[in-house]
Amino acid sequence: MSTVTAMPIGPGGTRYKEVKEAMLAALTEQEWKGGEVIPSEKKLADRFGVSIGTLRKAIDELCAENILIRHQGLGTFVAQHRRDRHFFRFFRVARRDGDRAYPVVTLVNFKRAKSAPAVAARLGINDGTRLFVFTNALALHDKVVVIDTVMLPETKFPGLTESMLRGRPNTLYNFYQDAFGINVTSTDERLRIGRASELESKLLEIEAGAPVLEVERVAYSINQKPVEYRITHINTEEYEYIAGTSKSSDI
Amino acid sequence: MSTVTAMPIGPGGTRYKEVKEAMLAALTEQEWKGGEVIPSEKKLADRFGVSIGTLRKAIDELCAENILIRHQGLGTFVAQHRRDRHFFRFFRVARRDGDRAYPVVTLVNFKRAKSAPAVAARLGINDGTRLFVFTNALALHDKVVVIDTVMLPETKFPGLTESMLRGRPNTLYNFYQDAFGINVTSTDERLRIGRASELESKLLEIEAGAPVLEVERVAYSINQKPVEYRITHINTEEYEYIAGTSKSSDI
DNA sequence: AAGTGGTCTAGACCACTAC
DNA sequence: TAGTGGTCTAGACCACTTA
Repeated sequence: MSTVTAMPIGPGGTRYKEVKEAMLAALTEQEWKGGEVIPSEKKLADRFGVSIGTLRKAIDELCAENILIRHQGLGTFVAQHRRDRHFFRFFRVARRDGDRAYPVVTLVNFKRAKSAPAVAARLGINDGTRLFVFTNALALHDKVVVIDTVMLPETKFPGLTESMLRGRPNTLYNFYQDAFGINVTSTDERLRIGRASELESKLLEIEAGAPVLEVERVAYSINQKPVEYRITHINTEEYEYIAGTSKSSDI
Repeated sequence: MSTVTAMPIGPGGTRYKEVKEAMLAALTEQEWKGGEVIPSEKKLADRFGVSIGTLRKAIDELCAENILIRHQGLGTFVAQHRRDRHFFRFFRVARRDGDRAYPVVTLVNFKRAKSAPAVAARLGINDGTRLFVFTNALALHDKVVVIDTVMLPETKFPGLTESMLRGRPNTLYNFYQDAFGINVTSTDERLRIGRASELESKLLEIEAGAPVLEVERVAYSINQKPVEYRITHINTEEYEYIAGTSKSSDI
């Protein structure tokens, strides 16, 4: 019977969760784009009809999920994939001595194909859906160590061309963000022993069929929809994959 | 100069960080032990001379780091390693179809040894420091798939014996907690291609020298001190290692 | 100096759990 | 019913950034 609160709590839970959902909606509708500053906490609190404390709790969670980034004195920004920030959150390969270098990427293949059942299942699409498929060779310290084979549903990346991939100035996920409004926020990865293909063996300078560390990745966008499927093969003679449970999400 | 606040903010930062540090100290001194309930928020706020809101912010962070666990209506508890909870936070092996089973553990070796330089460096101890070294074979769905070789500094685990390891009722990290007051809260892992040893090849039913997924783990306790070094070898013919960036820490 | 996010407060009320 | 944590408020003051 209380009539104290300005607005009743809607279906599904609490006020700050509602605010969070409303902000996620604004982000998916690209009202606020990657790298942009969002309105101040005061303005957002007014807009959603809640106190600053409640509004802050919603932003707290979005920051914890690496969707927003706060900057004291500056404002709150939509997280942007940049080579100099957040890059190593998704690139987990380092030299055995711990040195983490930026890879030099070379596109070695670009084609269209129809989705195999296993890939379609992971991407939540129908078998045979058309995909862009491309392969990148990643060099660390002037030596090719990683081969990425990336598969993207054509419907989510309309108009993607080989030259766009060659010309991109920043990271691949930055490119998804700027060119297609797709914000990769989390990944699911599975690791196992794989075997180098003929092409990979040449690029990695190992024998064909030699064991490599295989990483199967599905990348998810802001609304938890799968947007990318990727198979990575790593030569771990001098490099390794870094995992582990940490409290703060990045490195 | 303001004389409003009850206590000046000490060196190093903010009130809630101070409260958090004080609580971490109480935890390392085992004032509150694994599985126990800690005092109510009201009592802790009085004890530390802060408001409930500030006290809650300290607990928020400790919960985010999986050190405490809140239970509405019940209280706040010191996180405990249990077979039925938090186990898969550290055990990352699953069948390829996604099925995650509890391993059946068999101790196959127990000995003492002196630390090699590489291990000592990881554990932050001197070369040649005495270690307990033991090997476990882990079976999933009635088949040995994982071999763990665990190294523990004798000084941190005084009085550890083979029979204690055989008799433990719960998980290994639960055992560290109950028997030695060591709370493992995070791990650092590095993955690469390894080769099965003679012993491993027999247990895993593969050829000696066959490629296996090698995981090098350092486990850290509540105060970020390394407490365990471990090499894991996984047969990934039917199983795989699960990684990835997720927002919520557990699975 | 103006505007931003960061900290902290003191309290009301709600939701859950145990007895 | 009593006690716990969970949500929410309305505001003060601090620290940082830009101009």
